[in-house]
Amino acid sequence: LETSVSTSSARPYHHGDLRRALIDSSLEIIATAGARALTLREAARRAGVSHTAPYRHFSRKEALLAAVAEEGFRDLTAAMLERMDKAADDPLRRYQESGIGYVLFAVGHPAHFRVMFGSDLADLAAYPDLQEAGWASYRVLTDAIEACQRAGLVRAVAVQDLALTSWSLVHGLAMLLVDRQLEPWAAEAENLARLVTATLHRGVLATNAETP
Amino acid sequence: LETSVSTSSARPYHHGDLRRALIDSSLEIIATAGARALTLREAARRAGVSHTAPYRHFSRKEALLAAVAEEGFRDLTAAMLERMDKAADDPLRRYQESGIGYVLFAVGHPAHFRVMFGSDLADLAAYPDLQEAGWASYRVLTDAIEACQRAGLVRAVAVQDLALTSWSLVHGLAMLLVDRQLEPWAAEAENLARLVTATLHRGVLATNAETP
DNA sequence: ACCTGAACACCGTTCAAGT
DNA sequence: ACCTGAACACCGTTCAAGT
Repeated sequence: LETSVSTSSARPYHHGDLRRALIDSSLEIIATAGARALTLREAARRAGVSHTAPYRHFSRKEALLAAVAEEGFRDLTAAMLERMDKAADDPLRRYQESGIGYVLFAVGHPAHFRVMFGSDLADLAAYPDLQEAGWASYRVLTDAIEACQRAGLVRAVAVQDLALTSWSLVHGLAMLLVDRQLEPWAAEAENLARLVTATLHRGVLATNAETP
Repeated sequence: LETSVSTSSARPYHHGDLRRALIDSSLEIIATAGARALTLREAARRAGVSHTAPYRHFSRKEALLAAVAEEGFRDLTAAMLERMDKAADDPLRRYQESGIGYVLFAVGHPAHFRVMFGSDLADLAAYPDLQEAGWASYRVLTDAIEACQRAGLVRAVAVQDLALTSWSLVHGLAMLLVDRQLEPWAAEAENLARLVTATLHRGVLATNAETP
């Protein structure tokens, strides 16, 4: 008699997918209250379950953070690709826009960006999906560089060397902005990203200055 | 009768400088157990005082983190300068070594480096000593660049532009290493730092590739 | 001034138990 | 399978109180 009520409207398993609901709650908490406010108990609260229910889907808090970070890398990849499309088929501009997209994603989602990198996972290898999502982002960059090399626009040295340098550059700028070390220029993120990438492309040495 | 004992050997104020003792405890915790293990109560425990005693010297945990970060920036400045001395008076090498010193400090003290940047201080301006210590590190870099410009070795554009680019580059590499995103090359920090700085100096564009 | 102990409102995690 | 409630060992912070 009473069970028929519960089967129709209110299900015991609230969302049909608690795992998904917890990730969504986490993103909501992160976006509104910051990474420090993301707590297993609060995520459970917002999903409408007891504070121990998350342990059915995440062995520990770290695992939830890994899932949130994984989603972040997928969003990052999409943001970079979207930005590159604005550059049509100019390889050098696509290369630069990938970096600008990286920085703009970071300042647009600072807390999420922090979780993607700062969440000191004991061993990243324990989360292969996260690792793969990170690699996918990195591949966007290496692909862009290789396209430039094929067009003869970028020096024909090892892609990994150029990619590591480019990644370090935009990651550093992103981190400095996210960590509020460049507070006065916080609103200038896009211009700063354009500046530093242009400087990397051109180089720093004076034109006629080779070692004596 | 009993008071004479306490005045001679065991003082009520344990270290004569609890503030200093708490910072030292914090550095010890950070170095051995990581930034997450740094807790006001644990720092107090190691300093041999009650868990509320720290509030006499630090209004909240954030203030202790700021003091620890400040010390970190002073150490960073020293590490950069020390490293630059190895390059004698070659301006370009001094410039490069400042960056290598930056990265090596980070990988040598990963948890401390994380506190220096990651400890999301609501407003950095509330900690002027910390801010000044950070600027001092930055000035080492700008000084090195200006020396190169005076010697005609580096392009005569705005120092701030070159400094921001250089800082982003080494900070990004440092962060990626500290956050274990470059795990396979963890032992290669110095070589990676040398590689990325050399790439920035030289630039990425192909020699004969100017826009059509 | 400097320090303490009790108290409050939180955590992450474990465990026996319910359906 | 999925979820709950009580419990444990922690936090940061506040407050009345002691010397």
